[in-house]
Amino acid sequence: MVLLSTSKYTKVMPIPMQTVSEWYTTIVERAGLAEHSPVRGCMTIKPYGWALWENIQRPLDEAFKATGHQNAYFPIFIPLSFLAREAQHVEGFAQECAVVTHYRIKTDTATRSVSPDPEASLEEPLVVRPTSETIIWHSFKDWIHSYRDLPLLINQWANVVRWEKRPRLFLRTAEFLWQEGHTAHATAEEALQEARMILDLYASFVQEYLAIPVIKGVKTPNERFAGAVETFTIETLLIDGKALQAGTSHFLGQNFARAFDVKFLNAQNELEYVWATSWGVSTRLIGAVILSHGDEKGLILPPRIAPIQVVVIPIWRKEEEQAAVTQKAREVTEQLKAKGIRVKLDDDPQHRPGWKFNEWELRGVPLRFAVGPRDLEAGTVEVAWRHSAHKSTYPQSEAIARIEEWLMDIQKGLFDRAKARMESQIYRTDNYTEMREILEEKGGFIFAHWDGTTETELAIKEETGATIRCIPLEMPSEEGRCIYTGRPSSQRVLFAKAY
RNA sequence: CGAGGCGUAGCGCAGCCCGGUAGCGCACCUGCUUUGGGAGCAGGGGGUCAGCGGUUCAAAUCCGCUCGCCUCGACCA
Repeated sequence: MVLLSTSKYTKVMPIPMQTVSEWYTTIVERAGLAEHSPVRGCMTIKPYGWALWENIQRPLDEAFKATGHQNAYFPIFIPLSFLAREAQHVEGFAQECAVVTHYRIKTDTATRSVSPDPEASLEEPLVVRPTSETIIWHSFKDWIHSYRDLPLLINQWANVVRWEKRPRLFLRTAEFLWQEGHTAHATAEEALQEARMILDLYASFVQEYLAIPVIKGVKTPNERFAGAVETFTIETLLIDGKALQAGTSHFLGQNFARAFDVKFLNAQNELEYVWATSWGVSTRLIGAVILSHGDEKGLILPPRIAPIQVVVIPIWRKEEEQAAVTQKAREVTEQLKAKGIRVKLDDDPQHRPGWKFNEWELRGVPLRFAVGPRDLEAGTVEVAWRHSAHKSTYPQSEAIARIEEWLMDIQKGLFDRAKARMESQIYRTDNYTEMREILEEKGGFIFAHWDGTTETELAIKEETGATIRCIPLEMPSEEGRCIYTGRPSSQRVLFAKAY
């Protein structure tokens, strides 16, 4: 269908459905975002990928602080017994925890082998955090005494480990980076409001910065975070028709407060358990960007998070042209820089312009300025748009003057395109056979009635592979009959096969 | 954990069926010509053929075991 490149130097690489995973792995590696590490399930994030992550972190971090949150840091190791404090929580993570059992290794110089020293086993094994609720609530017990200590609004940027059986770069890795917010409140209403506020914040961020449309919703009890009373989610659909949870926000009720005995004195001098939330987004967002905007030529990055927004490429034929062209390219680069644009001048003599064009397109740079002898004469630059493949020549002054406008248009264009694509992949149906056919053939969201039971949810999952991604928050309720059992239903939910 | 596939130069691969001097493309080094969509020619460097064991005069190739990776399932905020 769509081809990565027809050049004789690159393999022809079809995208859709069956081969998306191959396309995805190729793009991640060739664009220099990340690579597989010697440790199964873990990845090495390369400089370009890290720059992208930094551009995601920065605005999020600012938004958290602007809404009153403070950053802190808690240990990576959690005593095994802490996890056991909250029954549902431990059950949810038991299958995927890495455990540290020794504090020393033994070396054998003869065989040049090393192994854990059997005489140095830890009295209490330590779990490498799969999430930090337990160790954070251990601290919260000491931090919270009165209603004057509330609300307590904490965030941490950290790595976590979940021993995934089937890892994918960025989308599901054994170790990943994220932020996790943990808050404590005096009332249920306030905690719930916090969870909803963060959900809105996530949705705005993902839509406005990553240009990815999302649907806000509530998870079913079956899909809920282990230990939560209510889990809110933002869900999106990727180019292959599979759903991806892009962020979650949990209302934890008093579950962790009870488990860790965190009480406060209210204004009436009465002792009460606090109310809590937790919420997070991860490096998975990078996977979402790749699989929302990418095409046959590679990555396409939204300008607001692109490590390089404009690449400037000098072009010359004869040696005597080189100096003049390069100088002009430098001037253009400086003018863009002066306007706060993230710009790269690629004057590497190792590669010819054509090679550079392909390379920077593969890496998703939104705009390319080319400056050659013709432009030198005319005082122009050639501007090329990555996402639309449009190419035009403008007077240099106009190109510089319009750069912000162009980048904003690209940002909006990417969002509109992704939104139109997602909407075209939402199928509203009341017919189970049709639902199965759609899921089988095209993927996408199935917007259908559900009787509200876990039993039905699991049966549908068993038969179709699709799960309920969420009960949308911003859709009107509507009476109907469950697509599977025919029992009464008061709202449609979104089914999909998910990452 | 189940089913398939793959481990040969930094990367991508051929060679294996049918045993006999380890090859190709890209990348790298040197030189010249080139440079507006992945440059051309000439010369050159680079290998524990995943590991261990077996068969054989001889093993990348045949046999056995082990390890690793990928894809698809099962499982999984």
